[in-house]
Amino acid sequence: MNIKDVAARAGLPAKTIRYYEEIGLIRPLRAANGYRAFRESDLHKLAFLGRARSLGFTIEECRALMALYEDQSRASADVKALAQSHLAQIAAKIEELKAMQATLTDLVSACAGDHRPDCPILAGLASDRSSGKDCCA
Amino acid sequence: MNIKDVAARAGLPAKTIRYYEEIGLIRPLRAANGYRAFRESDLHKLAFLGRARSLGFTIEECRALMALYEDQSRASADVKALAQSHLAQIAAKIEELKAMQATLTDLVSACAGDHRPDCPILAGLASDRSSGKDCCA
DNA sequence: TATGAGGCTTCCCGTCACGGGAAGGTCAAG
DNA sequence: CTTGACCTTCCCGTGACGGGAAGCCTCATA
Repeated sequence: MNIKDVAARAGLPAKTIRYYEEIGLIRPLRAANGYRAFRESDLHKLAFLGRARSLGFTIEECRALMALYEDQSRASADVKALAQSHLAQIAAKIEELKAMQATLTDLVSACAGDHRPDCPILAGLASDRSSGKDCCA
Repeated sequence: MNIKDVAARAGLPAKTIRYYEEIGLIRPLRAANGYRAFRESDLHKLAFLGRARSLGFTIEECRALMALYEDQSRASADVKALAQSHLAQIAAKIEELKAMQATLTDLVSACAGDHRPDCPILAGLASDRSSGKDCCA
């Protein structure tokens, strides 16, 4: 299988696949002409990586997940710990965004949004009322 | 005022302040010895920028906000539009994260997390059941 | 006056996960 | 034989800075 086929089947751009090889996440064979020759197992790994990435795991977390996946003697507790740590980060990010959302929604709702220059949004940004750095970790 | 003082007062790292000058967000004066000489107005702008950044506005959005802030003939509608567009992006990001959170929570709750190698999390990542790229925009 | 500690400056590389695009080799069809 | 679609490597760019080196400047103290 050449790269375009795996790309289509794994749902990943060819560039991404080359990058994953470069950083050692996959090790496809090489044909005589220098083309990458992907096995089914490579495709499988790429699909695994694509799904892990789409769940927000970083590349290094994906590397750890792959290692666990290939380690027949792994403990599921290790996987669960990794996933839970990632879940905590997702939750933290959501909270951060919600705080921004709340502050900004307040400012926006106070703004007439007409042709006049008076704007509570700019005033809020300029004078630090209930906005600003205390809202975010 | 030297850079360390503004940094402390604006709540921004000195590196960030130099960066903001480099990209033209602020234009502090220079003393005879080459040091940056910040006015109160520079400090004010930096505080404005810090608050806008903490609300998740990108640098370019901050640049636009600053321009509006300094434009006495602005229409508040322009500011409101910018803020609302940003709010929409925040909301989208939150939804994306929530989708990840839901999928991953399912997988985690299905995992025993003991010393055995059986792990629904890895199985889910490997076989695309209710996870994967269809969950996210 | 020397010296040492702490400012300040510029400059350059590293981050993270790729994307864009150039220059050039390869393959299958007409 | 040519054309066009592949494939390869290589290098630069992203966003918003952080780290650290090399080299001035300044002030206080011995």
